[in-house]
Order: sequence, then C-alpha cells, then structure tokens
Amino acid sequence: MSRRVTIRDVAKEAGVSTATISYVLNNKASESITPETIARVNAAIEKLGYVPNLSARALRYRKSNLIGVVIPQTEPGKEFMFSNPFYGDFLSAVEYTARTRGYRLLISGTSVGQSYIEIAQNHGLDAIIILGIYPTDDINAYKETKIPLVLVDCYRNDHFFHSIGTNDRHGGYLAAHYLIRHGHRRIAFVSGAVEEVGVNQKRLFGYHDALDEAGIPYDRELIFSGNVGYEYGAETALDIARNHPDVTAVFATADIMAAGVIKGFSDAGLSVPGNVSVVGFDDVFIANISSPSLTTVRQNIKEKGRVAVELALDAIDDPSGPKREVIIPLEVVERDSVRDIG
Amino acid sequence: MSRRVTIRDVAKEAGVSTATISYVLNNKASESITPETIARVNAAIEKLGYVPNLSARALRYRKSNLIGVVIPQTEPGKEFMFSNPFYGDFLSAVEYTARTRGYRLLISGTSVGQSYIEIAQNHGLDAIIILGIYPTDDINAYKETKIPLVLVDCYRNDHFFHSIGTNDRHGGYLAAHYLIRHGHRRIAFVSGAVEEVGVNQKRLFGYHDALDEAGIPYDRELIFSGNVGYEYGAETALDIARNHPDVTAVFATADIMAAGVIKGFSDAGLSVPGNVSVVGFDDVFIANISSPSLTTVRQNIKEKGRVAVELALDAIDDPSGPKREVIIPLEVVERDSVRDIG
DNA sequence: TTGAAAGCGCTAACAG
DNA sequence: CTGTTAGCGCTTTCAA
Repeated sequence: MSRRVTIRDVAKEAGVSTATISYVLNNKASESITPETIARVNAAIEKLGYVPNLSARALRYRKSNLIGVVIPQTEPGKEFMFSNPFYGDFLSAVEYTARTRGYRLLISGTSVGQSYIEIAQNHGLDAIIILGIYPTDDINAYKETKIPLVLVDCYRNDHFFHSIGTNDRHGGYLAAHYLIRHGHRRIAFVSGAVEEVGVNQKRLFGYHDALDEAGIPYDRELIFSGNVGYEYGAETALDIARNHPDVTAVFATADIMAAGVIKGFSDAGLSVPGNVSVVGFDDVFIANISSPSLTTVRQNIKEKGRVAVELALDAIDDPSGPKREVIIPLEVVERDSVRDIG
Repeated sequence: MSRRVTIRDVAKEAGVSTATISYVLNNKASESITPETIARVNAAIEKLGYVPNLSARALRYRKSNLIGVVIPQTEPGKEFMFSNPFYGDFLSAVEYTARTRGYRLLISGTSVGQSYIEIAQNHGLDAIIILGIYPTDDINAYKETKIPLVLVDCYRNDHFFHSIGTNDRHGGYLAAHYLIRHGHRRIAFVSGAVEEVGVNQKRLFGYHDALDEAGIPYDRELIFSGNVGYEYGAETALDIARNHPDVTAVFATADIMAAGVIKGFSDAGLSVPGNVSVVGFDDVFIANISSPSLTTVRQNIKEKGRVAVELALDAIDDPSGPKREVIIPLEVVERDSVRDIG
C-alpha cells in the first residue's frame, strides 16, 4: 500500500472541500451540487487517478464488503480440499455472484488452534459462508459475534442462521432406488466420515430407506466410510472385490470417490458396469471424464453458490430477519456406469 | 461488522491508556511496561474478547496483509476457470503459504470493463499474484501503481517484476521427445490458444525442437488449438481419428485436455494406448484418474504456489530490490497412456 | 513507565 | 450549494 491519491488531493485539485468529493463519490446530494462542480470533481478524480480506500471506508461504515468463505481443509491447519472439484465449482459460483453484488471474497483456512471467528473479526467480514461444518465446530461461538452466517450442507442449524443444502436423505434414496430398479440387491455404500447429523449420515439413511422399501435386508458389512477421495474409493473397491464378491453395485457419496471405485474395480479385474455398477453424487466434471462416465445424483452447484451469496446478502441487510432454509433439488443423471441386471 | 470491542474498552477495563494496550499488543517497549500491567491488559483483552481491527491497522500502517490472486476466468467477466484443477491446486498452495506468513487472500475476478488494478488499490493489496497474464493485459499499468506483482507462467516479464514459471519449451520438448523415443513420428499437438510469447507457444517450440532433432518433418496440420478443456480435447481427438488416421500419438498441453483426447479417441473406437498414445502436461489428479492413467509432463504445482508467495513477500519487503525469476523443473511421469511402437 | 494527542482516509452531521 | 469538523480504531511521537 504505497502513497496514494487521497480525497484531499482531489479536493485541492478541484478547488473544493473533501466533503464535496465524498458527496460526488457517493452520489449523495447530487441535486445539491452544481453539475459543473461535479464535472470538475470528476475531472480531478480522473486526472489524479483517485481510487477510494476501502479500509478507510470500512472503518467508517463498519462494513468491509468482504465475504469469507470457509472451505474444508485436508487436515487441520493444512491446505484446502480442492481435490474434490465440488469446492472449486462452488467457490467460482460464489465469487461470481458476490462480485456482481459488489462484494469480494476473503479466502483463508485456519491454522491449528486458530478460530475462523478471529479471522472474521480481524477483517470485519460482513458475512461468512461455511461449507460443511461438523458438529465438533462450535457454531454457537458465531452467534455471539453477530456476524451473519450461511451454512452450506449443514444439519446443525437451529434457524439462527440461513442455510442451504440438498435433501441428502432423498439423494441417498434416489441413488439406491435407481440401483434397485436396475435389479441390484447387494449394494455397497461408500462415503466419507459418517458424522452424526452430517450429509453422509442422511445419505446413508436414504440408502436405507430404499432398501427397506424394496425389502432388502440392510447389511452393515457393506457400509464403508473413510476419506472423501479417489484413493479411498479405489481401496474400498479392491476390498469389496476381494471380500464381497456378491456385491453388484456401489453407491459412492461423491463423484471423486466413485471415480476411485471404478479404478479399484478395474485394478481388481472387474469392469464397470459389466461386473459391477456404480452411482456417484454431485455431478462434477469428473462424472463426465471418468470412464465409464458416471451415473450420479446431480446437485446444481452453481445454483448452490449463487443462493448462498443471496442468503448472505440477505442476512447482511436484515441481520435479525427470519432465517431461510433453501433446499437445492437433486436428480439422477444417467450415464454409463450402471447396468440393468434385472 | 457490528459493534466491537475496541482498544479503548480494553484500556478502560484495565485502567490504563490506549497506548499501553497498543504497546502490549505489539510487544513494543515490553521492557518499559510493568509485567503486572501487561498481565492486567492481557486479562482485560481476554475478558472482553478483544480482537484487533485490521481495517484500522491497514489505514494506519498502509498495509493490508492481503494478497490478491488473479485467476483466469472462463470468459471475460465470468467465473473462474476452476474446471482445470491446476488452478485449485495452485490456489491451495498459495493460501497455505500465505497463511503461515500472516497473509490472507483476496479473491476476485474482474467484471467486464473493470481493471484488477482498481480492486487492488481499493483494498490496498500488499501484493498480487497473477496467473498466466496475456499480452493483451497491460502489465505496464501495474508498474505505476507500485504494487508488488508476481507473474506466474508469463513470458511478458521485463524483470520489473518477480516471476515464476517452468521451462515450457523444454517441457514441450520432453513430451515430444518421449513419444519419439517410443517410436512415434506422427504426433499431434493439442493446446489452448497459442498466444505470442505464451506458454503454449513455448511448448509448441519445444515440440518442434524434438521433431527437428529426430528429423521428423513438422506438419502444420497436426497442430490444434482451442479451449483449454475436456470438450475441446474430445472434439479434437474425433477430428484426428477421422482426418488423420496416421497419427499415432498426441501431446496435449494440459491434463484436462489429454483426458478429453482419450475420451474422444474412445468414442471414435480407438483405444489409448492401443491405437494411439497420449501425453499430457501438469500432472494434476486427473492424470491419475483418467483411464488409462496419463503419462504426463509433471510440474510441481504446490511448489509453484509456495514460491509465488515467497516472491510476493520478498517484493513487499523490498519493493525496489532485484527481481528474481524462478523456474520450476519439469519431468516426464510415466503411466499407461503411451505405447512403444518402435 | 505511562498518557495525551495527532493522524491514516473517509463520511455525514451541522453550519453557513 | 458547499465547507468545517468530529470520529471510525489503531499506532506512535512526545511529554510527563
């Protein structure tokens, strides 16, 4: 931040006071200022290349025009979990929407022992969009700060905050039901950590629902949970191929895992969908890239990002207003990873 | 930014002046302040939950502790190009390194007609890391602002700024040479836009070098350039399969494109590497996921991100110091997408 | 060893 | 219609 042109320089250049500059800048009292004065001010601004200092404005307004986005990290204190394309897609959509509304994004992970709240207060963030918070995080600490929060894919909400997510239970149902409709009965469930009141738990419930409905017994042995990643998917598929040869289908709760599952089966000499069928979740570009392309439960990530920002702005404008809970619809996208064995 | 605990509140609570608080906060004159006063101040800070306001500090210090990262957008004014995992990986590394050094990232694309410079000045960014700037951008405008810049993968540098990149010409050579060593002579080159003094141009030169060296004639018909994406890769492979059946290998200048190429050949009934071999560039996770897994020219993206931040901090500390140019090494990673037909 | 006060750049009463 | 001025929260010289 080197020496910059300030409002005072502009005032001097235009031969008016700083207040006048400020008025012109903010379109205030535009009727009470002579058009020619306005012109003179604008000329001075142009000439000097004046750009407002948002730190000063933030100080004055108590408003930073900054939105924080909390992206999961691979491990506490480490890097972002961008290995799952979901987050990049979401972030893109958030940035775009925020930008068109005059906000920018502050991106920061947390180091171990550091609370994001501190970061938020440091920078006076106007709102925070949190992705997939887990029960271990104390969401209550945020309540005291009064910083508007938007919870994404979080079932911890008590309507103190806006939230946006999908009907994950229904999503799990859709996936399992789709497989059942295609004749499968031994269906493995592969997901990230199944946290209490987390998305994976809901998807598992949905999977359960579909089994129940079809009168298929639930087999705990077919439930696998580990890291949300390609590697774990691959390992699990190998495990399944070796120890559960009767499994004919897998529902993986993220496309990135599903891609790994396909790889694992392939390594085990099993073809997808020839020997075993796979359904993913999210519909990120990996679903198209993987071979075979992935039949998956699609959620509209762009829309999710867009609405998350809308909710954030909503909360900024009316911090004590009623809290909304938006559900983004899900649908199965049929591609090439499922075979009908019915 | 709701009402916050200020340094004055703390001062009152501790029964000292605001200056004392500031001293304690910044470990200044720690010898000139009674240990018990320090303790009292810290107790007050703790009790009130005081958190420093960085906007105020930024105003005072003329330092925002913010680094801007300029990520390419899919189209002018639109969303980030996160469809290429390269950017997410890079951003992760940048964020992690910046965070450990006490900096945060401001993320913003530009809307049409908007200059990033304005954004940078608005927020008083301490430095900017720019990814793949093109000749059309007027880098000169940045010079006047005096904001430290780090150019990533940019051949437009006149040593006014730090820069970091790879030896793209060598990378192109490595890829083509690898294919030639495996008996290929009709090798297509598939890339994004080949801009004057851009990375793709360099890679093309390197490809050319390898052909020359092997005495293979250069065939302009085998050079394809379009969007850096899966789709264009797939289209191009179809095109090649149809119109250039003698082509036995493809060098795609991004893994995401290479994945598309594999898909396109597959759709055309050609197998990789059975009928045609493919080499990618970057070594993002897609290279592992694609099937067959991709032989590719690896660059260490994490390292690139880390060094980009180091250079940025360097430039912040010593704005007029000598400018460094860092080259990240490249190497071919052998996987399963190339067949030896020699 | 600590406090008073000025000032970073901007805005908005309030005067004039 | 425009200027003066206080103050947002923090730092730092200077004085006590």
